Amino acid sequence: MTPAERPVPTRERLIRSALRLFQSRGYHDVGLSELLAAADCPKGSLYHHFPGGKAALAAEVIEWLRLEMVTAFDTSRTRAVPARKQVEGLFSGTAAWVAGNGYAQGALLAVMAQELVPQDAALTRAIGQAYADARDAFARALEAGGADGALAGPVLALLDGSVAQARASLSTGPILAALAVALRLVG
Amino acid sequence: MTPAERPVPTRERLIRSALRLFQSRGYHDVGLSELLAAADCPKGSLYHHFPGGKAALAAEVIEWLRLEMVTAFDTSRTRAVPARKQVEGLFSGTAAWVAGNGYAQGALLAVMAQELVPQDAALTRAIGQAYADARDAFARALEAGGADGALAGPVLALLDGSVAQARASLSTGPILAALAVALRLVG
DNA sequence: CATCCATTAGACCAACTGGTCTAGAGAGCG
DNA sequence: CGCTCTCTAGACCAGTTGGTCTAATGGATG
Repeated sequence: MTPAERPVPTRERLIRSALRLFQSRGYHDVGLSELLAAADCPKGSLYHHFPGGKAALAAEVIEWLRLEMVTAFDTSRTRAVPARKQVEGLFSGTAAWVAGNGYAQGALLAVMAQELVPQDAALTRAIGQAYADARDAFARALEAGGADGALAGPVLALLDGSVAQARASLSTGPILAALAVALRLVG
Repeated sequence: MTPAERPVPTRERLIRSALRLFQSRGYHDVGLSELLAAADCPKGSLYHHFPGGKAALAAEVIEWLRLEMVTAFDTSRTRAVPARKQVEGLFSGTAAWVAGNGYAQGALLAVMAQELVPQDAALTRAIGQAYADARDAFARALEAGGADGALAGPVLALLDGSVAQARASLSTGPILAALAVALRLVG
């Protein structure tokens, strides 16, 4: 029963629910008790899988997200998706997601960067790496799609910034406005 | 002596130091004790000036910032500063500020939006209003400077997003890359 | 069956959180 | 002078925080 009901191992359950919670309210407002309740596991398990505690879990969450982003961009690249199509998918997908979660979840790296840099050196490094790898992967994908790779960083900044605006206004308007501008950029 | 040494009234001192602290690490990681120490005032004073406590202080901080942004954009508008010049000043000024504070302070509205929306209804409204007013003031300024006002929102998003990247990478590179792109947009 | 070890379970802790409340300091004025 | 009223001062509180530690559980292996 238990193995059937809970096929996802504890460690991964912790990472996944932590990702969702950190996307909702940032790092500091999410307490251990909440993290534990969301993953339905006791404190001992958390400290077994992540001896570094909450910060170590956050590092894994960032790494998880980094990999997800890089993988997604690499897929676009190998399939040589046209740049316009990539940008269109990225922004409208994000808009749908943000509206779908009731503006309760947003740009993880952006929040965590502003909460933790430069106080927490390890997480600062992790966030910086995630941003850099995502940008590079996106740049290669854009180039494969016929656009200037140098746009990758700014386009991702445009996305993150518009997500913040969207949450504040409880509307996807800012993300769609950003999409229009991003499309002009990639030509 | 005291009046000479401390010409800034308590209420304003609280707002100013809270602004700095919230810009550094967001809302939740800044405790009352820290806020009090930074403003050098006892708990009683905080609750005298802001009966609503920490959240009420944060609302005033947002209002303070809103007014500052609107005023700055209105000044650009009445002086009919060319749009390119406005964008140039906005981004390079921000880059200098972020580097100057050692990447310890950043985009307040962006962090607070992602920490507090939609849980805290009052602050959600305050943040949304600040974003909207700043965008509108900037739009009018851009138009007065010969550019499309519809760019205001996306350009501000580009700025916020690039600040997060800059902090994460401990470099102003992302802001300068965003500037180049923003200049292409305003033509 | 016995052993072992990865994992789970949660009691426990000091430190701190935001918030309340009473007391008093001190400026301004009659 | 004495009164008043704004503001300062900080003790105090219940609740929570992240973290540590010991004990037990249970599946795999000999």
